[in-house]
Amino acid sequence: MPELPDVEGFRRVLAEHTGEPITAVRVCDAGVLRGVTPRRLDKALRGRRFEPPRRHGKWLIAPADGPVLMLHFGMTGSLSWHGRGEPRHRHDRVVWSFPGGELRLRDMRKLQGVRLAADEDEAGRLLDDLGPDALAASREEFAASLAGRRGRLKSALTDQSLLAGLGNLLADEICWQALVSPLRDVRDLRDDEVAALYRTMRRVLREAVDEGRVPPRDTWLTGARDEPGRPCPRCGTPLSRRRIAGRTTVWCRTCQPG
DNA sequence: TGAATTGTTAAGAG
DNA sequence: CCTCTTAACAATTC
Repeated sequence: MPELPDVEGFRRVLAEHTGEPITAVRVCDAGVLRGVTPRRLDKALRGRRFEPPRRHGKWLIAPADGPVLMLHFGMTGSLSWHGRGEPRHRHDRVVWSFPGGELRLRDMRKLQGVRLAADEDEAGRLLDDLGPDALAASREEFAASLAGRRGRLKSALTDQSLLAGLGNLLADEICWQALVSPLRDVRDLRDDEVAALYRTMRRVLREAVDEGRVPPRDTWLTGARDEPGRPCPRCGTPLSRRRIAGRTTVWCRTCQPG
């Protein structure tokens, strides 16, 4: 699930448990650890408290009074709070224990995972290649990210080095709601189309963040994209689909010409 | 069995 | 240097 709205939800989960001391870090599956050992993760965090976490794109950044925990949820990760003794789920990979319960990183596919930066400088370097956060970007920053870019709109919107946070579902949803084809060459976009994309991105992100995911509503593309051949929720034209950069892109050839 | 899945990265082609 | 495509990672479902 994790695109920007999902990660924002995980950030809130963690934010509710800042200030409590971490009593232990248990690694159930080291396959999610990136550049850190179970022992070092536990040693670095045990006894410390998380400070208010922040998010940049799909990264969750959790300073802990020195070291900085960095989480990326890949395609199937989540972070959730559980009472002590709640039976473990088979995909719980790392558990942070607190006096009143525990945070669990659950992730079926283990495509990304957990990093530990020694300090804020190192954390910043890990995020160096990311563009501005999609929710924090101004209209000017958004336009600047697209300016000078060649290639398809879909590729640009999902390129984390241009704009951080949009994934496959969000990019298609934004293009569909903005009435712009994801196949369009970025260089050919008119100013009013770029403006429409920005406004639409803001609205879609706001609503998705409220729900903690891209909502699969009947009136949204996301509610119809799963089964091939479904009609466009807006005009009824059968939805088009095609693989771009290894990801399935869905759009309406009537609403989004070109 | 083959293909699909909301992410990222490397490698090779053009 | 830029952008495109594939494959790989891993687990699961249809």
